[in-house]
Amino acid sequence: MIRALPSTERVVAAGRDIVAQGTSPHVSTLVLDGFAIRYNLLAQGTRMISAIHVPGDFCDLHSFLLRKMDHSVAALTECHICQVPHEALAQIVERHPGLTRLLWTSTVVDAGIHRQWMVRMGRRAALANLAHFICELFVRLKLVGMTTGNGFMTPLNQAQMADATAMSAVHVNRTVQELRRRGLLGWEGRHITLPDWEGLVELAEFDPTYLNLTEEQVRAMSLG
Amino acid sequence: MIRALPSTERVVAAGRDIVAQGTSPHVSTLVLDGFAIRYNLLAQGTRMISAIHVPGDFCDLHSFLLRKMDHSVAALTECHICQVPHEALAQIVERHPGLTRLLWTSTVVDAGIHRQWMVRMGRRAALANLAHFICELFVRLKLVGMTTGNGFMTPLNQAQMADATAMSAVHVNRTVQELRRRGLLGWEGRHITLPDWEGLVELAEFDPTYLNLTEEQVRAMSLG
DNA sequence: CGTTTACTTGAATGCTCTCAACCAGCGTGG
DNA sequence: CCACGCTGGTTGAGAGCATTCAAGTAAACG
Repeated sequence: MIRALPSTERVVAAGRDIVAQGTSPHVSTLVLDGFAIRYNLLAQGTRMISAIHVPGDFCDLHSFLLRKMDHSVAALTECHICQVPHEALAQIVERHPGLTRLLWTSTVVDAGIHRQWMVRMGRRAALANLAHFICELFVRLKLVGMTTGNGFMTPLNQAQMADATAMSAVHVNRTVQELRRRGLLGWEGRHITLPDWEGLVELAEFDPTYLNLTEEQVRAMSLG
Repeated sequence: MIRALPSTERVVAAGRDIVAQGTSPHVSTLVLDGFAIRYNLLAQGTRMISAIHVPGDFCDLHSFLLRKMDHSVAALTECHICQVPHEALAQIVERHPGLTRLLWTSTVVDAGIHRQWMVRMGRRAALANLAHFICELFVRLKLVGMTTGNGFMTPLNQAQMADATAMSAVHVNRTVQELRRRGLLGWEGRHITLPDWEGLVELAEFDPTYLNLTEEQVRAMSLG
């Protein structure tokens, strides 16, 4: 379906912006390969990452409906993307209610993730905050087949994880060490392992409901 | 348009739940009068308010598309609501692309607000955090004609504002006092005034882009 | 009036931040 | 081959913002 859309593919180098804050794009971007983030910069130069996108995600579908971007989208790693004109999306809304619903749902799931990030950053201590972030990352990577056993290659370094958890880089580091010490996390180079999924889930109070998984997907997850 | 939908009206007392976490509603709720909040409870009993809804908002339109509620919706004040069956919404998607787009947009604006709340809670100090929250509240109330001059009746007390800003109630109180001391805020009883809108906006780094206002609405706001 | 709600205040604790180094691995270029 | 710079991770110390606990005030309410 989506493949049939008119679109142009391109490659974006790690660190480059895909969509800039303040603009009004006329295309929306699908991530084919690589990881994209959405972020805001503040006056003092601090950054807040408000979303991570894995392969298969539309990373700025909302730009189809909003007047102006209130944040930027960037390639976290090198990204292969595919840009779909907003006119094509408009035609989908006109003619394909089923597909429209699917696209709408994807933006609504994004919003659900935003809400859980709020809870995570606002009301959880650093340890549970980071643990929850890692739980989500693991599940979302597993959904797209990017995990191996209980491990995965992290697309974020500790400084980037700091911007996604609203912590300082130093504190992320110390929190990682604490998770390691508790036997909940391994982190060597870019490779993260979760030796005790149940323990991590419990510490994080992680409940994947907000990811809107199917029953089948939930079952696949419970293995860890 | 929306008025033509089949729907049932009802009144919900302040503090009562409208939708409970974990359920899968078959209706979505439009707030006709009063204020609704969305919130999550954590194990230790703390609460995070992830959204505020003013009259005219759909407060759980996303439940139309998601399998299960990952949070609850409650009446902050007494609410007059109107419940629309999901089948009716499904028919809109089938037959009314224009209206579908409108509804979709409203959920996407919600997501944009979520993002700004993340930035606000995650990367702003208490003073700017609270100031930003109050700026948004003022603008949204003004849009629905619930302000008078530079003031409004707040639907949230300080404890509730704490749950919406991820602060403690005590610290909200101290921050309110600091805003007062700086001449940026008046708060007597339920009545809040903003004597220096420009100053408050500057302190909060408040940029209403994320509220997706029309040019006209933006102009109306700049008066303060 | 007694009670409740909402707001206010003080003191002590502590989590997290900032600043400043330092280290290890890695790729590049002399 | 080694020196160099860069990235990413690690560590220590000190400061400070925000929290918790506890108590007190004041208006509102039945």
